[in-house]
Amino acid sequence: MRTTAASEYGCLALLAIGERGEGWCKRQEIIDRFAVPGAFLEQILRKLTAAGFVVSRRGAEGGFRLARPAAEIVIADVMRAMDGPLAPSRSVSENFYQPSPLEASPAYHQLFRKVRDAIAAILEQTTLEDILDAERDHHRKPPRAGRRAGPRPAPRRR
Amino acid sequence: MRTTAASEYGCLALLAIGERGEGWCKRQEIIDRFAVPGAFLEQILRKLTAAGFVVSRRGAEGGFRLARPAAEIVIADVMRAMDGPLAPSRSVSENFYQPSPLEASPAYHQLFRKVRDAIAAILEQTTLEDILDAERDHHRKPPRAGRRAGPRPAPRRR
DNA sequence: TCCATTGTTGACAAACACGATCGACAAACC
DNA sequence: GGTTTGTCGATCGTGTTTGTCAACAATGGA
Repeated sequence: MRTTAASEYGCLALLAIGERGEGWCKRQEIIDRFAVPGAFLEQILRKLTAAGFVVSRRGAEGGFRLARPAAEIVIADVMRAMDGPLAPSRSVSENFYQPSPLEASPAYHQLFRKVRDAIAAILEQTTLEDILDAERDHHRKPPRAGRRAGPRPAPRRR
Repeated sequence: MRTTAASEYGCLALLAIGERGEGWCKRQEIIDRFAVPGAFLEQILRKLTAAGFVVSRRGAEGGFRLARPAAEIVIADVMRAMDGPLAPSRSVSENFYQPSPLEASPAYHQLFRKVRDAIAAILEQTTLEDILDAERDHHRKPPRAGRRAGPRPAPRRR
C-alpha cells in the first residue's frame, strides 16, 4: 500500500516552493533542503508544472512559484498527478477504475472501498496551506513530546 | 497507493477456504471461483501457509483449511504478510520503518501517519469472519441496485 | 554583445518489483 | 503403483520506478 518516491518528492517540492511565497524557488534550493536526487527532481518539477501546480521561469533568478494560492492546492490532487489512483485497488478507484477479480467478492470490494474513502477523506481535505501552516507551527515550538494544550486553533478547512 | 495482486488473491483465497469450513479446499476450486492464475496462486497459498493462516494436506482429497477460527484472522495481518507495510510510506510504518526525506517535514510526516492510521484502523478491525458474514448476507439478498430501505438508492458510481 | 545561470526536453538505462510459469519432488489416498 | 494434490526452487518477461545525461532555450546582467 505504498506511494512512490515521486509523490513524496513532489509534495516536498511544493512545500519548499510554497515557503518562498512570491519569490522564485530554484531547484537547487529544494535539493539542498531535502536531499533528494537533483536529476530526478527535475522530472518531478516538470510534472508539477504540466499539472498546473507551479509555474516556472528560466534564466538567472529563475525558478518555480505556485501557480495558485496554497489554499487551492489539494494534496490528493498532487498525489494523483504523481502517482495515479489513491485507491488501494483500481477496482475501487473513482478516477482510474479497472476490473479485477476482487469484484467477485462484494464483501472485500466494499472493504476496499472503505479504505479508499478513508484515504481520500484525509487527502482531499488537506491543502498545501495546511501543510505550510503546520510547518510554521512546528518551527515556532521545537519538537516536544506532548502535543499542545489550549483551545485548538480551529481546524482550517477549505 | 496500491496493493499488489498477491494481496488481493490472498484475501480471496482465504475467503474461498473459509467458506469450506472444516472441509479441505483445493487450489483448483479457488482458481475456478475467482479466475486467478493457478501457478501464481500456488505461490500465494505457500505464503499463506508459511504465515500460519492456513494448513494444508497433500494427496487426493487434500487441500487447504484455516489454521484457526476465521474470527482470529485479521485482514491487516494478511495484507502485511503478502505485501509488507500497510503504511503509504515506510517512514510512517510501525512494522517496516525506514528513513525517508519525508521526515524532514513534520507536517507531511504527520499527514502521512494519519493516512496510515486510517488504513490500519479499518483493516485491523476486520476479520475474515466479518468478510464471510458479509458475503453470506449478500448472497441471501440478491444484488439489487438499491441498498436496503432508505430513500434514494444512491447512484452507484465507480 | 556575450556569458553565466537556470529551466526544458527527450532519450536513455539500471534496478527492482510484480505477475507468472515450469519442472522436479513429496505425501496421501485408492 | 498410480493418481491426485501440495511443495519447493528457480527462472523470467515485463513494466514501473528511480535516476542520469546531453543538448537546448530563455533570462538577466556585465
